[in-house]
Amino acid sequence: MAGIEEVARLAGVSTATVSRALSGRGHVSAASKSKVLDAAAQLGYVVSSNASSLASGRTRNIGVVIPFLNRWFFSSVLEGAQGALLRHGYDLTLYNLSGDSGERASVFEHFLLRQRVDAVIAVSLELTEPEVARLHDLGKPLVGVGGPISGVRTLTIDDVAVARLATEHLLALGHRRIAHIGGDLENDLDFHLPTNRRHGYENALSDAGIEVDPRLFAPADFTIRGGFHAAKQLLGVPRDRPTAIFAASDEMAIGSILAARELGLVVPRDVSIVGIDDHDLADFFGLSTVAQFPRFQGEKAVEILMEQLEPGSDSAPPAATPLPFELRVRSSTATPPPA
Amino acid sequence: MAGIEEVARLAGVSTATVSRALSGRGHVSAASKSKVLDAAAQLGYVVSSNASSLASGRTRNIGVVIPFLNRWFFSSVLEGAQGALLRHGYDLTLYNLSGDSGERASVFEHFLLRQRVDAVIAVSLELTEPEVARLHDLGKPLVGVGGPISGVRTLTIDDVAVARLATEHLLALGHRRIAHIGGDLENDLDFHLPTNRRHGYENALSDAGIEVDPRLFAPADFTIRGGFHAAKQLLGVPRDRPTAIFAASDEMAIGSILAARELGLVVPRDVSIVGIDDHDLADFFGLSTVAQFPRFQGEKAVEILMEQLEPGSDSAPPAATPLPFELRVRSSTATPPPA
DNA sequence: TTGAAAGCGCTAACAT
DNA sequence: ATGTTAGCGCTTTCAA
Repeated sequence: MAGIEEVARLAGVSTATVSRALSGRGHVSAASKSKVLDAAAQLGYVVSSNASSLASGRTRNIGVVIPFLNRWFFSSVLEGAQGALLRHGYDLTLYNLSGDSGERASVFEHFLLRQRVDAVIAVSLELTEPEVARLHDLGKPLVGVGGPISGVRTLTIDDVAVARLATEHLLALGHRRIAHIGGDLENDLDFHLPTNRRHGYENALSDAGIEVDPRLFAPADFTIRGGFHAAKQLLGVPRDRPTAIFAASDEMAIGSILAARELGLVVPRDVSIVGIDDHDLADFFGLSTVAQFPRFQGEKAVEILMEQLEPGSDSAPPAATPLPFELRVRSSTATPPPA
Repeated sequence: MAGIEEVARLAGVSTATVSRALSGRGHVSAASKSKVLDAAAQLGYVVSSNASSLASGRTRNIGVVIPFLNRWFFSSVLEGAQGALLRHGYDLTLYNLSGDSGERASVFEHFLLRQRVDAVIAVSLELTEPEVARLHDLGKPLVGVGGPISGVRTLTIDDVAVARLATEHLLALGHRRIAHIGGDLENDLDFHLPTNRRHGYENALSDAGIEVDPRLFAPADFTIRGGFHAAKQLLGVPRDRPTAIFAASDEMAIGSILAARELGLVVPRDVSIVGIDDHDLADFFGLSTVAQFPRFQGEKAVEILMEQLEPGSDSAPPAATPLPFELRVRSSTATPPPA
């Protein structure tokens, strides 16, 4: 491993100039810069991040705290963030909080404090007041994705609007008995998300002059299996079966499709089903859904941090653009069967 | 942020003693140690990883290079590795190589060289000779998971044996016409894995005195969709339909189950289906499968590295124990229909 | 067992 | 625009 000194010697300049040329801070003549670049390339020089961080206080490393790795939304956000960081020359250090509360504590009391990261992205995590405060005291920027954190810049789709859109799609097709599979409250990772989606659903019904029937709600855990069981309940009733189901996630919607099939119902002829996400499998199952773009959310979180960490870089302005979502109509929704 | 000096002052010892007491290297009297621990706790002292790394050359950080984040096997390995590392006080820095070859180059030429990691775990990646050499030159231990890397300690299940086991399960039930859905060769991430599984399948058939019929092989891409289409081909033939399918992954097996259903076939009455993985969804679909334990593989990779990085720690001996796998019989396999 | 002090390799004032 | 140099906050010899 060649050091900065060797590069300086080979380029015939001082180490300070090498540092400046390589990091882009401060002015360096084009001539020196190219000499430095050549020398560095020739020696295969790569800056020692530790020495650099120690001297500068910047690590070029972002911590991502995330509760799941094996769920579509989360891995997509992570993928988006990782890609964006790589492009900016940043590393991503991963903290997967798998429920264990001791783990969570040690991450916040220890790992995040050892000056290894410049900023933190928290995915679908309701950070506590002290957790936020701790990061704030350290001067570490923090941005949330997909879960509201009080006092912190957070990227979330408008869950009420998304749910309303999905429900209105069904209403527009003529459905009146629309069931909803939402979150169960034990699933309190992010209490607001299922609640907001339920509100969107209820608002859409109310606006259409339809009374909300609590028997048409079934809770589940956002998995295929959960959606399957919930839909069995909803669709198995002998009379007044709903003609449509709006599930708060694509996985639950897919579970519902499978449940419908098992009950001998043809989707969408007998029952229409719509989800939220545009999961990888949605297309395969012909699922109509409201797409959100978690990858993009991860990228966006990075852009926001870059704005704060490297002001004056080329990143786009952090205008408070709402996150996009989009109805994707496939073959799981149609007009209801004639009464 | 309290520094080591403040801790030293409060504890009434030198910074050297604080360092020793906290890191556990070198001898410290019990008395000093407890004074140091108290002082550190009281001040909320956390060592600066940069300063520590710079001085010691150890980072307590492991790089994980992985091609996918959104697939069950990969996210499970990652989860296992992350958990194990956390327990050892290590951070995990993630490098997700999403196919882009420039990305891969920059990770190996740059990111991994900036002294930010003590070792590297490569998941299902065929590292090239120079890539391995580069890490080797830096003295960074490297361990592979799930893909053979020449000259590197690698954790992989015995794919031949696993496939043989799955196939023998079907044979034992009385099946004779057993189809196989394996990898397509474009899917060359890890060329050996599908090949080995195919060999295991073929070996089992041969040993049972059954001729391998190439028409009973269908390639797919390890996804549900891919398995679905492959199974449609296999099961849609008008005569001599196979009575069983062995799919090289659970996702493809699940696709096969869905395909069978669409063709009006009842699983396992009309066709038996077995996979490999014990994917999260296997249980839901009643899929018989050979379980591998990717989480465990991730943990194990960490243990091996710890052994090298912190000799004499408490880790288990790195005996060359083969990775476990296990047949899980559920409801997707049964005796074949009477001819 | 402990302390003093010399770095680890780089960055950022400051000076020129 | 460039060089000089004093740290960044620890760890680790070395000596006591």
